[in-house]
Amino acid sequence: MLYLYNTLARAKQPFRPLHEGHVGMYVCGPTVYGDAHLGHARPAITFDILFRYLTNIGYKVRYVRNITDVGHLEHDADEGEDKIAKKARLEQLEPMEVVQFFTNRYHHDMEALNVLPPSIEPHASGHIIEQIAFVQKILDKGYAYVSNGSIYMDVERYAQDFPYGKLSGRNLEDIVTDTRELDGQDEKRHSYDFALWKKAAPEHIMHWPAVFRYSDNGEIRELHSEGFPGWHMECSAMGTKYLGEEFDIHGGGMDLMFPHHEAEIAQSCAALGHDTVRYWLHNNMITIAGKKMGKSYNNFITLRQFFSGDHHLLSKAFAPMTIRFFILMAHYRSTVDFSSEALEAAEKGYQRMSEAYARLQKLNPAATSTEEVHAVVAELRTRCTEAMDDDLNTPIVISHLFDSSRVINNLADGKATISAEDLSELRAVWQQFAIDILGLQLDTNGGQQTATGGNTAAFNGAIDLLLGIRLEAKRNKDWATSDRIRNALTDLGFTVKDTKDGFEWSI
RNA sequence: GGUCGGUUGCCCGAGUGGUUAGGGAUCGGUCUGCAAAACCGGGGACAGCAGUUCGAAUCUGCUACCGACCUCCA
Repeated sequence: MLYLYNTLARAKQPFRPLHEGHVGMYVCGPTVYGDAHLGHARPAITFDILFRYLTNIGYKVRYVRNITDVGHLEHDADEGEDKIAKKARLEQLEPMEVVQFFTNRYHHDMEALNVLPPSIEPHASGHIIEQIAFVQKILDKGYAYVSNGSIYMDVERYAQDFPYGKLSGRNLEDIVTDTRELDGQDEKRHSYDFALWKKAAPEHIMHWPAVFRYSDNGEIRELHSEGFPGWHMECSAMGTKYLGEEFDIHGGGMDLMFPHHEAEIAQSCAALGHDTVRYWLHNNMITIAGKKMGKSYNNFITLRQFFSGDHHLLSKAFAPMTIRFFILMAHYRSTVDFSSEALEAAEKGYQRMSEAYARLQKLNPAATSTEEVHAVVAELRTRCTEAMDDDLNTPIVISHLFDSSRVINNLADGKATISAEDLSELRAVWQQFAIDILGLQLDTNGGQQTATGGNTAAFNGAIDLLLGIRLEAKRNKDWATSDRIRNALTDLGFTVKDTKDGFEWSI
């Protein structure tokens, strides 16, 4: 039975989907006005794991992850530029060019991390009509008001009928006293009200025409407003459009809990009269030197910089799988502190796991299993399942895989034997948990890069041939030839390891 | 200031009222023509104080320190 930590309940709860056999899941995606950084990889990977696991245990999952391409205002003020427009002006591009550029790069980075594409990836800009309709519903229900051409959520009115703040554990009084003074709040009745629709200032590039009906002292009026949706609106509109008025899971970063997700709940309850989301899941932040990695601190390192090593805090380039493994070594609800050393440690661990996987593929079965081997194999699947069922405890899954790596290494060393039955179970468990669920791209060559280009087979064959000759030389105690081959290969960047009756190599 | 969370060995990082997390580093050993790898073993921990308990890193209280959110943020 899968248990998930539901932020609404502040507790792990057994996961029971609304419709048997099906799961609807919505996750807040990126705002595409810059390259994805390490922090963006966290929710992408976390919910990729959930997507994979749910699928793996037999659910049909509809996974929706949005692209925010309507730039929200940089400051919650009446005037000012949105983030995408600003980027577009700086780069002298159309806003949609900026959006397309970074969306493409986001996809590329996610693919490198082996993050599966979601079932639906809706763009906010493509759902303006749905968002306008959603705002209209809230107006109709009397939970919103018109002010100077914009429409705001009437949070006080809403709080009379629904518990505002239940997700983040706030109440209205706290928010009243604690909300900071911000500029340009004169249109709002209260500082905690938030925009559902903003009239566009003249210099605002991205805007759409909309007509709303609203009641003004009992008189029905029309509001014609050239503007754009408030920044919480797209998730309410697109989530319910593709997953229904009620669906199972909503995910995102902890920093979105308030105000974004709280506002989403308010919008949905106001429009529909009931809650939309059953399980709210939040991943924790990645920190750097103890501080949250984020745009506002300007302390982020982009995924591309990790892949190229082009950043002063990085000792070298790191493969995408190292990043993925690093993130999976910590539980998703814990902060994980980035450092180059921690990443290097993860890299070596991943290497070790990769090598074990490669050896596993080459093992030969014996008549029976050694006692310890059988004991580990017999328990492995259950243990990994229990770890995943316990709120996606990937570090524990990894630790079990490492335990079984020790067994695999013993087998490869000829220090133990494994029956055909156990061997096929062991391979099946690795396939399921390491490859399918954790999404690690372990390969049969110890995780190292092999030749680039299309001639991998020929290349591998040539190296195998060379090392075969060396093996012969070794058998003839011709150390000169043997060392010559190994040294030459080492100089070319290969690593050669002798095994009991053969060799392993990587580059 | 309010709300919430954290403090685990040299480092990263799980965890639960009593039983080895795991990885990296390090030290010793086995194996090996040499090397690498692998394997075996060692040391090293639960911020501090007090309490509950037969027993607490795990529960409670207090203290200290750190962080997140309250503004765009994954």
